[in-house]
Amino acid sequence: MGQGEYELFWGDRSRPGRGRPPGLSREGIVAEAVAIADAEGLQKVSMKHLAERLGSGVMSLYRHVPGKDELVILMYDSLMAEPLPEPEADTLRDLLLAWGRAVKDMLTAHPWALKVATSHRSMGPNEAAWLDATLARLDAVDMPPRLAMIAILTVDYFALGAVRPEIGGSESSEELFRFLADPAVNSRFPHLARMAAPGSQPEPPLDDHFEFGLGLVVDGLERYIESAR
Amino acid sequence: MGQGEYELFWGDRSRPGRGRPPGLSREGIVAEAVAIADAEGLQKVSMKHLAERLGSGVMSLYRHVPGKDELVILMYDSLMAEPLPEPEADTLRDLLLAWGRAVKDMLTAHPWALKVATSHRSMGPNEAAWLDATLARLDAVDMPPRLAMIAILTVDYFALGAVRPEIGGSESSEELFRFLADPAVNSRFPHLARMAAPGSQPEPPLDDHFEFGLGLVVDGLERYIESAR
DNA sequence: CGATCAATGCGTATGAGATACGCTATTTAG
DNA sequence: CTAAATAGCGTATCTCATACGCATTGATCG
Repeated sequence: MGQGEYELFWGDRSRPGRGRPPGLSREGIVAEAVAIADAEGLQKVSMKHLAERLGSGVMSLYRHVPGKDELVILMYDSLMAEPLPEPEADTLRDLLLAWGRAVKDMLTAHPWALKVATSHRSMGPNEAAWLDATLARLDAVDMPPRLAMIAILTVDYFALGAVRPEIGGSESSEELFRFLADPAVNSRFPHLARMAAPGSQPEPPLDDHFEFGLGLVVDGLERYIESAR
Repeated sequence: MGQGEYELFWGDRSRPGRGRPPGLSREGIVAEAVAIADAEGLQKVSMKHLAERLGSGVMSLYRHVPGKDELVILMYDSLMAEPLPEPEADTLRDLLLAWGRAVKDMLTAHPWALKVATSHRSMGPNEAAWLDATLARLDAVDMPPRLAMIAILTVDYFALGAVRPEIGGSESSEELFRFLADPAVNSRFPHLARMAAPGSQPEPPLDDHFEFGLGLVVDGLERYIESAR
C-alpha cells in the first residue's frame, strides 16, 4: 500500500439518481472490518470472511472499496473519526503529552492498527483533522507551524514505538529476553543479562515506560523551544 | 510472526555425521533472500522466487528454514551480523547518537527491514550483540543498566519512526500532503495547509529532520540523567 | 565391501486469499 | 414503457505457502 490513494479519500463519491440503490455502504463495510480486526485480529480480515459477516457476496465489496489494501487504510483512518481528545491544559507540554497519549490510547484499543500506522500509507481526512486540531492548539501557544509539526512527529514516533511492547501481550520484556535463561547463551551477552535480571533493578519497569519515556521526549522538545525564544 | 522462535535462533543445529550432506545452507538462503529484498523489495521474496535464484526446488528450502515468517526474521537479524559501528566518543550523548544513527543507516540500506523491525518478533543473536555492545559502553560511563536500556529504546523508537519518511521515497512530505493542493479540501485543514506551504517556513525541512529530532530526544535523556545524579 | 540408516532434495497436491470478468437484478430518467 | 446506469455476485484464475511422501546420497557398521 502507499501511493495513489488520492481518489480513495478525496475522490468524488457522489451518486447520480439513476441505477440500483446500494445495499452496502463503504462505511458499513469498513466498520464491520474494524469489528473483525478488533475481535479476531487483522489477519482474520479477509474479503471472504468480511462478506460472510455482512451477508453479501465477496465481489460485492469491490463496488465500494477498490481492494483489500485500501480497505485496511480506510479502517485505520476510521479510528480517528472521533475528534481528538481535549488536552488537560493549553500549554505546550500538555498539548504534546495529550497527542502522545491519544495515539497510544487509539493503538491499545485497536492493536492491529499499529502495523497499519507504521506502514507506508497516505493520510486520510480523519487523521488530517487530528493533526490539524493539534497544530491549531500549538499555534495558539505561539509555536511556529513547522516546528510544531516536527514536535508532533517526534512525539508520534516515540508513541508508535513505545506502544508496541504494551500491545504484544505475550511479548513482555520477560518473553523478549527468554533466551537469557540459558546460561550458555546469556554469558555471550553479559550486560543484557544483567539489565534483564528480574528484581535487580528498581524503577522504571521495562514494559511500561511509556509515560516515563514520553516525558523525556517532551522535555527535550520543551527545552529546545524555550531556548529558541 | 512473533513467539516461540526460541528454537529458530537458539536451538541445536548440529548435524550428526550420518545422512546426505546439505547442498543448501541456512546462511546462503538467508543471504540470497536479503539480496532479493534489497533489489526488488520484500514482497518479491517468495519461496518460489528464492528457490529459482538458488537453483533448488521450493520445498528444499524448508529443510533449512521452518517457514516464510521465520525466514524474514532471520533476514532481519542477519543485517546486524556486522558489529555495531564505533561511536565517535564514549560520552553518553555520543553513544546514544551513535545508536540512533546505526539503526537509521541499517534501515536506509535495507528499506524492507523497517516493517520487520516494527513487527512483533523475537530477538536474534546479532541484534542481541548490538544491544549488548551499547549497554556495555553505557555501563562504562556509569549508566545504570535498566535506565540505559530505556534510553536505548527511546532512541530506537524515534529512529524507527523518523526513518520511515526518508525511506518512502515517493512519500516525501510533498506527497504526503498532496491532498492539500485542492482548495476545497485544504480549507478544511487550515493549519495543516499553512504548515505544509512550500517555502513559507525556513528550517528545518520536514522530510529530513532525523538529526534534528534525534538531538532533541537525546537532549531530554541527557538532562534527565544528569539531574538524577 | 555391502547393507543400513539418517538426513537432504524436491515433485505434487492442497488450500487460502485476492481479484478480473461478465451476467443479472434493480432502480430511475425520459 | 424502454433505456441507461449502477449494484450484487458466481465463477474462474493466479499467487503463495506449505504438508506429504518418495527418491537420493553419503556415512557408518557389521
